[in-house]
Amino acid sequence: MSFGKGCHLHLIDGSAFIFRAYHALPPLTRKSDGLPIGAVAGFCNMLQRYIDGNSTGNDAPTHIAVIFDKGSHTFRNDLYDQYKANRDEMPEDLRPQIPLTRRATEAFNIACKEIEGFEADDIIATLSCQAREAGGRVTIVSSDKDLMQLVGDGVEMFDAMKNRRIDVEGVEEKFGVMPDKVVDVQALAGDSVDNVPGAPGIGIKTAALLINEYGSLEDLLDRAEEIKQPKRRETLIEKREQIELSKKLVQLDCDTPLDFTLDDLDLRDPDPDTLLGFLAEMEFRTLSKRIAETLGAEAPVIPDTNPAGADPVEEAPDWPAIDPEKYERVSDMKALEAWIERIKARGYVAVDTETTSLNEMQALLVGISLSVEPGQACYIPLGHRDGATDDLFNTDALADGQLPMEEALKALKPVLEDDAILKIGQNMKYDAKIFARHDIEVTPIDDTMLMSYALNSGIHGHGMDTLSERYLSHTPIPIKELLGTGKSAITFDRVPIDDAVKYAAEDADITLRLWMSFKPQLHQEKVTTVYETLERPLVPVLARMERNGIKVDRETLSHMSGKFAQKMAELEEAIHELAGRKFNVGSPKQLGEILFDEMGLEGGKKGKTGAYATGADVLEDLATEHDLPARVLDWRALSKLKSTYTDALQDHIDPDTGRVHTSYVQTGASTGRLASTDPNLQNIPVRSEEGRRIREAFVAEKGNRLVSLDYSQIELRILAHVADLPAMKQAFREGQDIHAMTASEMFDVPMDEMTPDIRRQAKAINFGVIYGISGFGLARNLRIPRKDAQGFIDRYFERFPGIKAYMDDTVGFAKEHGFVQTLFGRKIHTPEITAKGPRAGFAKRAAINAPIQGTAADVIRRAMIRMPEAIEGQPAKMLLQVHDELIFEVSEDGVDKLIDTAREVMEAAASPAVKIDVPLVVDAGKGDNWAEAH
DNA sequence: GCTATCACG
DNA sequence: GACGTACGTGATAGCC
Repeated sequence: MSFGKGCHLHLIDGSAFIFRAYHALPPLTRKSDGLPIGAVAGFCNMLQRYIDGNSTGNDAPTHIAVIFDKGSHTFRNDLYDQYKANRDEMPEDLRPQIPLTRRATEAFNIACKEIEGFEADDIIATLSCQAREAGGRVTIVSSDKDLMQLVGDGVEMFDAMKNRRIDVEGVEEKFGVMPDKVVDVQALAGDSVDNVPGAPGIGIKTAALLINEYGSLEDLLDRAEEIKQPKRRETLIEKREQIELSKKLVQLDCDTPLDFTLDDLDLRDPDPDTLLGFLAEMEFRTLSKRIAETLGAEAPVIPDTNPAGADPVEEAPDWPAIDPEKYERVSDMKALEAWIERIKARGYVAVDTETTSLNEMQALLVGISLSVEPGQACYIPLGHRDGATDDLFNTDALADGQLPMEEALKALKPVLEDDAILKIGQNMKYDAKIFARHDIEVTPIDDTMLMSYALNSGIHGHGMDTLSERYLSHTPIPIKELLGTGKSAITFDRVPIDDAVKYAAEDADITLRLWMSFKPQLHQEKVTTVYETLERPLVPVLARMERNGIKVDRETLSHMSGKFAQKMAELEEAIHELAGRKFNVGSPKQLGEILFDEMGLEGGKKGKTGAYATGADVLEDLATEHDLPARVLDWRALSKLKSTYTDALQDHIDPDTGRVHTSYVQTGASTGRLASTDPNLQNIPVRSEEGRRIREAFVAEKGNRLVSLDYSQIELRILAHVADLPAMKQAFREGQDIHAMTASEMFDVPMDEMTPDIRRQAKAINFGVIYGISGFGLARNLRIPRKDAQGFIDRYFERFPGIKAYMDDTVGFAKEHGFVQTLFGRKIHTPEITAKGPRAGFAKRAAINAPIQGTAADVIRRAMIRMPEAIEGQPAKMLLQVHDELIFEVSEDGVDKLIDTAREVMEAAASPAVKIDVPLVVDAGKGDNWAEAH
């Protein structure tokens, strides 16, 4: 087909595809000989998906090509020898895969183009220009900002990562100028990734401002004398040559000599033999099956060869496709016995439970799925109800064809409790709690969610859907398809059994595959110890704590709610009076309009959404002059306490136990901290007097006491250790007031002359350091001029020289490795560390904070894991964890002993794995309720 | 479903 | 004066 009007050329940036594929997949190898082929597999998958996803519709291609770079030396290197000089070497196992991706492209019968000495970007530019001149449209599949200069007049980009088209507006959003001026902005801003120098001190924002003002880079440079800001003016005059060179480097070449024409890029169907032949050669079983299906051809038979010499650990997964139609329904004892035999023979089994609720305390067991081999899974329906939910005849009868639950569980119990059989689950804590309610203690266990967390914390989430998409390239059946959403949603016991089999067994199948993929990776990534000592053993401990729950007194809460409501009503009336009219005090939007439009107060700032900011800091500033914002602050404080705590907490009291059972999310925080949900019991108020009284509602059973033990200054102690701060370590060893010591050191005030205000400032700085301090942040926190804050920080660095070194080293480590580590070896990945712009600052501070927060999290995890054995036999139960605090419920005559034991476990928790140069100190409290105990 | 706000360590 | 900024979370209410 001759290219012309009505044609649509898609140009895929091949290198971008390869790198994305490489980083998204585990290091797969070809089974027969160990050749690395992960990137090729991902590349083929992405290519196939792109073609499939775009075969119809307005944007369907008539012409398509994948464009690659060729040769490392281009005309840009002649212009500037440092161009792209700081690029990292290509990973060893990726290099041999590059030619294979060319072959893959050809096998798909897609034009595969590269020209020696030219970057893919230039070829793409040339083709785009030609296509545009011929009157056709172009879609460039890439997210590379260097290509944005090409957008316009029928040329658009498609960011496959974000699944988003980028048109002229998209470019303008990114660069602040029209596409034809993008090179001018880039020439000024430079690019550290490609090593384009640009104008020092000028970023995209300023560059766009200048170009928009002066029209073009050339005019700007010619009229640089007119610029008011002296520094900027000098830079532009002095660095003119460097800026002009930068423009040449970023300007794409539309005249690349091509040895082919647009007509050569026409869309062609693949030849089934060639394509399937290639896929068979690569030994892509799943992919060749899928493609064979779409081509209507027979899938090639791929021999399962693994000759001696090939490394068995590096095997490419040789798995059948995930096919929900093939799962088995277990309806009688004979079938169940057969599965039990298979499990015993195998030694491990993936298990998943289906229930009526996400709340494990209330959930009723509906069915169990099992898998022992990829592709082989079953579902045992146990509690499915007959028929759909019908307004008139809502039958509660059990559906036919199900084993009696008691009988099935009796048969499964020995397997689930067998020390010789590993039970594999995704979020096993949930299933373990369900089984625990049927008097089955599931052990030993492995958990794919926790493995993913140990391997990839900070990179992605760890839910089954995420993991399946990412590591198995498979989208599981969405639960919504079975249950529906919103008010009309049904519970799992109402799902037709045939549908349930597909969904439930698929989950077990996926879990098993993930386990097989993650298990060897733990070792390769050196996080086996983290998984084995900090993740896996915590599961039963948390399950126990959640089942214990804490007693909450409804009367206390309800009484407080009433009081709060009364005060809020009074405040509301006063606020309306002051405002001159009624409005919803709880609406930030309406409040902003009242304050800044109607009352005309100063300091109204609109955020990015166009609404006025009315946060506490803003209202506090206004409160010095006016009554209304002060009242609103009071109202908000009460509203928060009432809605989030005194009201909502009552709804969480379990009707059976009279207690509140939170859920801990072990993979919730990237640093290793736990998260508490439904309800969150880690943010019960304590800082304000009124709020603290809510803790009075958390009580001990009659004859018992609540005991709270918390680590004193654990993060600062860890900082003193990791940053090697002799003065601070000494102070901790001597049991000194650490903030006062810091203040004395910094402000040259003797300890006996310390004032609360100086100490307060030092305290803020100490915390700031843990958070990756910045002058801006400290200034805002202390409400002092930024310059003063910076002065404090400089002085702090001077007096505690280890700090600066720690911060720099940590950021350097993160940049080099892509992660930071706790003292116990937990990895926290920091993918954003290479980002440019404001995100770089975030990433740096997070990287500085993570080892400190994470080490503290590891320490308390170790204490919690050891606690059950340490307190065994004592009349005590561990109930809650609040990051550096553990709360127990203890029989009143066992309180002192429990405190002794628990303190000892907590203070010694780091050893013997890690020797911390500073003692860990634990404070204890006791009382009838949490307010007293804390 | 997103944003603003605010509770905790 | 490049950018926007303390780190890590979860729940609620308002609003589109």
